[in-house]
Order: sequence, then C-alpha cells, then structure tokens
Amino acid sequence: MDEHPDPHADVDYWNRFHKSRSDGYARRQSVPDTDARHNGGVTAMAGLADVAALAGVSKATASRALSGRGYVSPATQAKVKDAAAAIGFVASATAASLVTGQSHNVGVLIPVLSRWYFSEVLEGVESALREAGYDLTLYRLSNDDVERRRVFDYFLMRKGVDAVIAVGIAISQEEIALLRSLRKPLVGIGGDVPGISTVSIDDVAAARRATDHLIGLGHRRILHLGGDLEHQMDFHVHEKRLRGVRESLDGAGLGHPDDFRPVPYSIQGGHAAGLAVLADAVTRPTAIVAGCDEIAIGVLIAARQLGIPVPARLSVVGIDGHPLAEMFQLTTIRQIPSALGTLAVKLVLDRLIDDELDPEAVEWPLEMVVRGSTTAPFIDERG
Amino acid sequence: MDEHPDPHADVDYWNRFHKSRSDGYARRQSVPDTDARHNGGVTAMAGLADVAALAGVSKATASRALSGRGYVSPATQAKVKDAAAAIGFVASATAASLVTGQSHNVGVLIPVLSRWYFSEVLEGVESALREAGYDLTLYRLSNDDVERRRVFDYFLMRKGVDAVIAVGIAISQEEIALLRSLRKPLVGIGGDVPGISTVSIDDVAAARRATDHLIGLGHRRILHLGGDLEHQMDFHVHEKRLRGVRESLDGAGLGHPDDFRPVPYSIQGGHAAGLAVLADAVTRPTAIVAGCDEIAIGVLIAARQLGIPVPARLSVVGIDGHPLAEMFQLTTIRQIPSALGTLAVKLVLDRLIDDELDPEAVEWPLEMVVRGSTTAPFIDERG
DNA sequence: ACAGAATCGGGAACCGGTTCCATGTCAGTA
DNA sequence: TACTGACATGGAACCGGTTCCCGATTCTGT
Repeated sequence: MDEHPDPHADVDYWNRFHKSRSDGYARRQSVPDTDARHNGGVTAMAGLADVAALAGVSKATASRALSGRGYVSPATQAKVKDAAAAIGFVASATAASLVTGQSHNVGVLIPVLSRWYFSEVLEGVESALREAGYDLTLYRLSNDDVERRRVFDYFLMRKGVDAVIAVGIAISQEEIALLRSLRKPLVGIGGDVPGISTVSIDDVAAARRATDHLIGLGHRRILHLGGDLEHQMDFHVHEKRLRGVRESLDGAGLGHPDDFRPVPYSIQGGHAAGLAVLADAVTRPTAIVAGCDEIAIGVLIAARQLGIPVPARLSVVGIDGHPLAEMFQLTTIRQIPSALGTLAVKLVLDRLIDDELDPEAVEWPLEMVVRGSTTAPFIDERG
Repeated sequence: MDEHPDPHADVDYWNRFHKSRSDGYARRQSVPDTDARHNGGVTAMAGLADVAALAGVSKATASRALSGRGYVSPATQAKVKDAAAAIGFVASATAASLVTGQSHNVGVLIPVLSRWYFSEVLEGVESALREAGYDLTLYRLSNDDVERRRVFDYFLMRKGVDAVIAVGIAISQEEIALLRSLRKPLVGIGGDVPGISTVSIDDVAAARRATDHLIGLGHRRILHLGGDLEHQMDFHVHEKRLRGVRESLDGAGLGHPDDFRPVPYSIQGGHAAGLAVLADAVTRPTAIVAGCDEIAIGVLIAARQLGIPVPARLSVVGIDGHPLAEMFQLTTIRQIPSALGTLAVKLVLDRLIDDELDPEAVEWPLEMVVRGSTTAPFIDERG
C-alpha cells in the first residue's frame, strides 16, 4: 500500500503512519475554554495550564512550584501541588525534553540477550538506571554494519537518548566522534576502547590466572577450549582469553601447537568439544581451561558421560562465575556482570552531570573460586 | 546532597537535575541568522528551518516533502531532500511526538531477564519492534506493588509509550482501565487476562500432555516437580501446570496425595530436588514431570550423579523446549517464546493502527518432542 | 473556453512544559 | 529614609516539527 519509490534514500526517516486525529486541533478551537474537556467520552489529559488555572497562578509559577526550581512561596507551592494532585496531573516528558534537551533516557546496545553474561549485565544496568530515574531503551545490535548504521543514525540521533551504554560491542572511532560531538556520554562494557569510558575485567589476566592455577597444580598437558576467533564479539574477548592462556603456558614452557580449539560459547559447544577431545584416553589433556563457564560445564557433562572422573583424571577450570558453576563444583574465575552494569551507569550519570569528565577505564577485580573440578594431575604409577 | 524533604509526595515527578545550558537561548537571540551556527566549536544540530531555508521553501513544505504527506511537487521534494542530506538533517522525534502524540515507542514490562524463557521472548519482541520502526523501552517489573505503581504512573504515563507489552505479568483491572482510557494498546504474553489481548500457550494442556505421555508409556508412580505456587509469576503458570498434571493423573486414576513437590524454577532447583527425591530406590517414582525444562535437566543431572540410568529406570519429561534439552535427550513439550514475542508485537501494531480492534487471546500451538529421556517403566521381574 | 477539481506552497497556530526578563514586595542595612 | 538584594510572580518567547487554512496554479471534463 505504502510503497516508497526509494526505500534507500538517505533521508527516509519518516515513513511512519499517523492516525489521522481529526479531533485535536478542531476540538481546541471550537471549544475554547471548557475546563473539563472530553474527547470521545474519555477525559483528556490535564495539562500544566489546567493546573495553573485551578491554582490561580500562571503556567510559569506552576512549573516552578512543581519542579522546585526557582522561587516559589511555600503557600503557592502547596496550592499548586494540591491542584495538580486534584486533577491527576502528569507532566509530559516529551514537552519537557523538547525544551530542556534531555530525555532522561539511556540507550543500551547489546548483541544478545539469551546468554547469561549479557542478561546479567542488562539487569544491572536496568536496576541502576531505574533507580536514577532514567528510562532504558534497548537496541539489540547485530554485527551487521548496515543495521548498525541505521541504529546509530536513526534511533540514537533522532530519538533523544541522553547517553549510550554499549555492552560487548566495540564502537568505531567514527561513532565515538559522532556521540562526542552530540555531547552524549558513551560507556562501554566488556572491553576497553581507547578514548571512551569502559568497564570490564582483564580478560587476559583472567585466563592467565586460570591457567596458572592448573600449572601450579602440576598439569602439563593443558588444552584451551575457547571461543571462535572469527565470531567473537567486538571486544575480542575470545582472543584475549586465548592470549592469557598462552602467556601462562609459554611462561611455564608448556606451550604447544595444539593448545587451543575453537568452540561455540555455550554448554552445548563445550559438551560436543568435550566428547571429541576426551574420547582418546591416551592423547587427552589432563586439564582444560574453558573460555567461559558454559563451555566448562559442557566439558564436565561430557566427561561424566564418558566416565572420566573429575577431578581425578581431568581438571577443568572456567571463567565467569556462572550460577551453574557451583552445582557442577566448577573452579572458576568469577566476575559479576551485573556489577559491571551498575558501574557503567554510574560512569554515565557522572558524565551527564559534568560532561567535561575524562574517560575512565575501570577494571573490575577478579576472584578465583576454587571448587572440586581441579586438582593435581593423576600420575600413572606404571609410567 | 540532594535530599528531598518529602520523597513520598504524590507529585514528585520532577526531581531531575538540569545542566544549566547558559547557551541555547542566548545564542539564538544574539546571533540572529548565521546559517552555520556553532556552540563551543561543535556544529549545532541542523533543524527543519535550516533545511527549508537552504531549499528555499517554507518549513511547512519542507516537512511535507520529507514526510511524503500532503501535496508536494516532485521537483520541490527532491530539492528539499537534497538540502536535508546536504546538511545531515535528522528530525527530532521529540518535537514530532509532541504534536502527533505518538512516540513510536513501546514499553515492555518483564519480571526477569536471566531466565531463558524471558530473554527469548524479549528477543522476539525486540526484533519485531525494530523491524516495525519502534523503539523498545524496557521496564523490569518486580512484584513489589509500590515499585509497580511507580512504573505505571511515572514511566508509562509521563514518558510517552504508544503501547505496552507485559511479559509474564498479569495486569490489574485498574491498570488495564488506565491504559484503555489513554488509548494505549496492551498485550500480555504468558497467560490470559480477561479483557486484553494475550499471547500464550495452554499451560494446563502442556502439562497434561506431558503427563499423558508418561501414563501412555505405562508409568504409575509419577511425580511432578513444579514451581512454587507462592512465588510464581502473575499468570499462575506453576499452578496451571500442576493442574494439568493432576487432571491427567486423575483421569487415569493415578492421583495420589504426594504427587507434587515445589521446586525453584531452575536447573539448580531441579538438581537439588532430584537428589532428594531419587535417593531412595524403593520409594522413588518411575517418572517425573518437570514444571519446566530447567528443572527436568537438573533432575537428569541428579539421576546421573546417583547412578540411576535414564530412561531405563527413570523417565523424565519437561516443558518448554529449552535449547539444552536436546543435549540432554530430554523429552519435552516445546513452545517458542520468541514467536510469542513476535506475535504480541503484531497484535500491538494492529491495535495501533485501529484502536477499535477487539482483544484477541491467541494460543500458540504446542509440539511434543520425544527424545531419549522417556520410555516404558522398568518392571522388576522378581516382583 | 470555462467551471470545478486536484495540486502546490506559505503563514501561522499549535503541542505542553521551561525559562528569560520585567515588575513588584518586603526585609535588612547604611 | 532611601537603597540593596533576596524573594515571588506573570507575560511571553521558545524548543522543533506538524498541520490547518487559504490563496494561487495547474489540470480535468464538457
């Protein structure tokens, strides 16, 4: 019906349908000053003008009385507040944003929702924003450049978000410059990007620590089941964790060419890889560093299925602190994603108050949780 | 710092800080008509007036040309579009909403994000809204009434959302009336509420079907590990699934007083319950109907740990179609939460176009997926 | 050729709060 | 007592698009 001749036009931000409200204008003009206006049986939303009229003051005073800004006598303020309460006045945020330029709305860019890490971060962000009185507009951003561009140009510019929090998505320098020129704070979660504020953990250190733990226990044949280097999120988490493992391995002189296998970042991925890697009792490693707890758990399940006792014959360490880790007695390097989210919001709010603040790259501390999935390697007495 | 004397005041929608933009007003007035305006070295956002001026037409024509509404000659339209593109014009959605009354923004109420079902629904909703050009404002809603009230009054009324999608949260009749009086469509996901549009599955039927399956295989001692009736979401999913199980059981004359045990809706919950319930080989059931796949998976893990072969000595059936179900060979009743989300968006959009549409309660079909976790019960030859 | 309809374009009102500025009070002070 | 300054309040401009209304052109049909 509504075919546009050129759907790719640069300025095509407009194809929205409008309910042709043939009332509205007409009403206002034909019914000049009835205090109880109706449209179709429904009481129209009361406006600031109504409050002011009822309280017997001007719109300006009413605004000041309700917002608390500027000088208003206590008596007048009470009068206005009563009037507002009486007619159930709710200010229009839209009108306010138009003049103040602030929408009290933060855009959150996130690539997935169904993975634990991301949903946890999002919960943290949501709570903190809510508490601060901000709305959260959610954009699930794929790595598709076109789609991404659209979100940036269209949603973030046209729609007024006061700031942006990017979770697991590295922002390009171009995008950073755009946001900066609009004076919109930008905080990244999950990795560091030069020039912007970020909240993350030290992924390299996390992986190194996990590996060190195994080496410290005496393991020599250590395999890393980590994320696919091609399909990782923008912050190169997979790569960093791999690097951490290698640094640790190399440091102990235990590096070997077959030290890494790319695996989908999920329990299923870990399970499948585990079945494949652990099948041969002779060649299999004595310990596995998983790229994340999901993979580790998949490996544990595979080991159980294959009848390989953990930790007696196989040690497994994960990274992340997934809630299931405890149940599986998984040794892991714990981080708290929701805390990252909360902290990111704090950084954003700080910059909303003072937009001259320098970028701040915060690294959340890690905590090693040793459980039953790791122990010293089994030494074959006969060897 | 910012202590408010009366944080509980009815009309307290205002405590927001404002960066005192001492530019803005002043600028506009002191620099009457420079075409390239700057503020602090940053080019100010171009407005429709700038576009109109550059194209040599009025604001009215510029607006029509860009939106495609009303009569504009192709030549003029091209001129305006070029001008807009030239100065990188992006219309302010705020200004547009103020006059049109539409924000192209849908509020989504959801109680949790970290559970599979909810994140999956949310992904479906997000995709569909994005595709339709709508923003999604996320509100995580606890069952706390005060908080809930706040969200309704404050966020949903003050902030302009065009419609509301409630996931797993039953809306009160009062809230429904409020939304209806504001002519904002409301669609629920996860259960049915009289008077509003909903998208859900038939939870009773799902549970019945799962139970029927076990009964059909010959099981007699069937236990239901379902959700806690007190801490369930508003749509009474736990209760409905329990009812479904009991209907099936009673229908076969297999009902017994100890047919149900409340369990946290998680793998850990199922695991703990599994360990407790399966410990005694004599009294343990031959089959378990789990309230959801997470519980079922927990039970499977517990069974494996206890050395109980599945399905030889224990059949387990879940409900939901969790992605891990396949890995665990879990028989389940599958639903597709993201599809529910997509459908809910469709219902919302339909009602945004025609607000006279009647409420529609859609029930998504279920699909039974039989895998290796269920089989006929073991008959003790000696008995 | 001409009435009437369809097109085209501009001026101005408008959405609903916010804030600047001018005006006016009243208490404190020189 | 005249003067300064903090306090109160109202009028009006303003944010930035959208749309109403009306005058002006340019097709139609007869």
